[in-house]
Amino acid sequence: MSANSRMSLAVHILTWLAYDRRGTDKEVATSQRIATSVNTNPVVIRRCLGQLKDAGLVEVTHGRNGGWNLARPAEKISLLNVYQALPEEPIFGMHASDPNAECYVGFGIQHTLGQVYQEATEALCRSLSATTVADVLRDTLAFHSVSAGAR
Amino acid sequence: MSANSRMSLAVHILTWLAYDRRGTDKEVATSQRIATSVNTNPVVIRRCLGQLKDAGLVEVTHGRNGGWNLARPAEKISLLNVYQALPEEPIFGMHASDPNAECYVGFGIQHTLGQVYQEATEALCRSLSATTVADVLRDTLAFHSVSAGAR
DNA sequence: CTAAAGTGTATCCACCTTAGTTACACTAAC
DNA sequence: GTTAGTGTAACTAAGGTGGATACACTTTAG
Repeated sequence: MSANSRMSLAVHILTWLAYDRRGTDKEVATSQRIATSVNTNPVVIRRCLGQLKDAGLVEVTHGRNGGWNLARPAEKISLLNVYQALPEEPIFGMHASDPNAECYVGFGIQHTLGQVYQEATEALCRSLSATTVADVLRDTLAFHSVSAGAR
Repeated sequence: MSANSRMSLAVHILTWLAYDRRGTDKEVATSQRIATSVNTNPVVIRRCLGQLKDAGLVEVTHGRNGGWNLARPAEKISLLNVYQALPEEPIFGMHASDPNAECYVGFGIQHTLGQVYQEATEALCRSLSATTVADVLRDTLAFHSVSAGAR
């Protein structure tokens, strides 16, 4: 149960939606159906989808025949969008207990670390922004073909 | 108690060592003294120092008057070295439960995600490699002066 | 109008990780 | 041989996580 699996969950859901919504007269995309692909509980899916909805990445319709859809084409949803849609959780956390402010190092180090961490996080974000949900879907389906061919 | 505060702890320790070891006829750098700056328990410090020692970033002497020292100048210890010295913990975890392999998306997505995550992590590492412990020490002490001056 | 099929959310549980702590064997200098 | 350190095992308390159940709310189908 690794800490930050939420990113994987969110990307999986969006990729699944992109795959499932390609046709028109399809079954409705419910949290139950998504849960089957992800192999988890529908509530877990809804919790995640709620965050993606707040970020404007997906849309929901309520009531009977209600369900989910991408708010815009998969080509226009980058993994950076997904990352930012999730509740902020710093890559590097600060000290569990605040350092001793009487110490020359302890006094200023959190400020310095904050700057370093911000730069590193920005580099990571730039990398994430280069990939879209459409890319993930394409590569995932391609991997499927390769594996099938290898058998 | 944020997840990955180990990086902050390790950098703090190395920075403290760099600061403390500048003179020659100083007091010995014990885990107890470091713990006072970090404001935690000496065992926590020793656990971390043990990993830094395994990575060749610090040296230890045992017995009476034993203690710690940087294994090489602070200018030659990058934050990437520190990051890699810590037990590997991926930035992004995979799904808590394996996806449904029967699903076209579920089958290949972990492979795709793995590639994306690796690229992003490499970008982060490149950023970390640009800063050294000596840089952190300099900026931290500078912050101290600025704050003092502002009072 | 009512039943059905969805979402939204609160609550609980089991599990895991973590920092912190105590205790103690081991090591080397004085 | 005493003293002052490290190395490490074991335990505790706290917090976060995914998962599960339950139920109120919403909308469509009939």
